[in-house]
Amino acid sequence: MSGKNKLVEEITARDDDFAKWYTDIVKKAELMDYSGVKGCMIIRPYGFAMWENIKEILDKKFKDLGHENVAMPLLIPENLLQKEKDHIEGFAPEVAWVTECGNEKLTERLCIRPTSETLFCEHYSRIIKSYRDLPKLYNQWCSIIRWEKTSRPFLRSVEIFWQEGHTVHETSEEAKQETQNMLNVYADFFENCLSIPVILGKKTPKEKFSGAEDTYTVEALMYDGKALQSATSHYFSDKFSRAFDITFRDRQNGVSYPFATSWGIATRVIGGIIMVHGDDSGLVLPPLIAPIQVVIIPISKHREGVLDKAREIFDILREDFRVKIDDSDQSPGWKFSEYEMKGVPVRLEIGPRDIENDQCVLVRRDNMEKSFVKISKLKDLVFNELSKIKSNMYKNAQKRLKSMINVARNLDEFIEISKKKPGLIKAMWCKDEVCENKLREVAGVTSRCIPFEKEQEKISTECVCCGRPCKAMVYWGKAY
RNA sequence: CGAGGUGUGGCUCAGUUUGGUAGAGCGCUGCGUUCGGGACGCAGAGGCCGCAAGUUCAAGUCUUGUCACCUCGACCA
Repeated sequence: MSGKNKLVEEITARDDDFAKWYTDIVKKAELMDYSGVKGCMIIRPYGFAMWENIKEILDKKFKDLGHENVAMPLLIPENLLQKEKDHIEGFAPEVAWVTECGNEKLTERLCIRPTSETLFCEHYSRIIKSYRDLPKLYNQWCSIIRWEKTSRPFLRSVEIFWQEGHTVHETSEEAKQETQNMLNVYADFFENCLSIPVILGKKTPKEKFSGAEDTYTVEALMYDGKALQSATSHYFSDKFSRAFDITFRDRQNGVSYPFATSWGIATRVIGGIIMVHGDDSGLVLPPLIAPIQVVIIPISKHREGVLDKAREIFDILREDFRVKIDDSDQSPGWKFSEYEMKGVPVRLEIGPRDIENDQCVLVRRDNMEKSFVKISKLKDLVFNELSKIKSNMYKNAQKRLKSMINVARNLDEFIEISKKKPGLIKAMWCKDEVCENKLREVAGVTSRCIPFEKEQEKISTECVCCGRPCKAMVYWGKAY
């Protein structure tokens, strides 16, 4: 039996059972492990390295735009959480409470943060006094707890590692602009760094964040046709300011409430990367966040000169790329499969035959194409290949996204498509929540987002559900 | 929280129907031979069978309870 078959035996084929394929990969690629607490996972070094690369890129972007990092407490006193009514209503069912320490009961129970709006707001209420103190642009990288009943690695867990930005502004225009800017930061990150095409838009009132005036979303489509809400940006108007009594002396010497936003992205994106790009051989990682961008595999490493040459190549590349040389005793074939499983974008093979010709073999993970490259030109070539891989991954994902967007003009069509075709459905909507609920009942889909003005299309003049005059085109779909 | 499924060395599982000495493959350790798609030989280590009660001379196997994980729903990001 060939080695290839052996590998395939260990991983479920993507088209046979997508869910199983996914869990096989996250474990086999050593991204995570289960822990002793239900819903809490261990993010292993290879998975965490991906998150660190994501963090590094985004953190720099946030700071370039004037944001500062802070650390807020893990615990929130109950009275604080209660201050904004919609907010607590939305989160109450899934917050965890600390009620005692040692053997003593606490006089006020403390919640483990499910998100930190309340903490930021209380702090802001104490440090903001004048329009000169605005804007405040804070962010924190942390983990939160939301007691979900079910969990899936990276996609849904009880403890969530994420980043939450919280900003306060003098005017509503400025806050709205911040909400848009940060949504665009995420969108740009998905498309240019992760090679994941996205759909942007506003959430319906039913789907928006508890306590938000408006929620904007970055939606990505997975290989199986389900959508993944991948990042969000919220505009709060002055709702939280009023609830937390954040006031400032304005330019007219009056007292005003400022306008707030929050925005976040979680380790969930790692799940998205897997489900958008992965294949039957394992992960396919976007070069910018791949923990290892280039792996060097010596062939016949016991032969004179091979390891030296491999190390020479390593030295050529180490300054510009995340590169690893695998000189372990495993067979070359084993290593090929291993690094394919781990999604390493570029593999270099160097053996006796190559050394004679001052070349090595370069294999791309995205399309498995092999080529011979001159060692003298290696640095530029690798740079080139990584950039080609990035754009090719994007191109493929975009092609698939486009092929999985369907249009429905009436309810029969809508139901038919939802049953037969995976992916998103574009359809008109009257903006009545009744129709949203009905579409969920009859077709099993939820509204993903209302795309922005320039993406709006007039598919028909009536709501796909009730037939009344429609107000907007909406993307509908099944979601993770 | 509903419906279904699975818990046996690190991993994948057989053994449970019909109770009778704990098994296989892979992985791991050591030595040697190999090395261009998951190599091979020899020698080894490793499990009170998820947990707890019960039935029995005897329980991985039967009974009851319990916990965890997976899949699909409901809920959420």
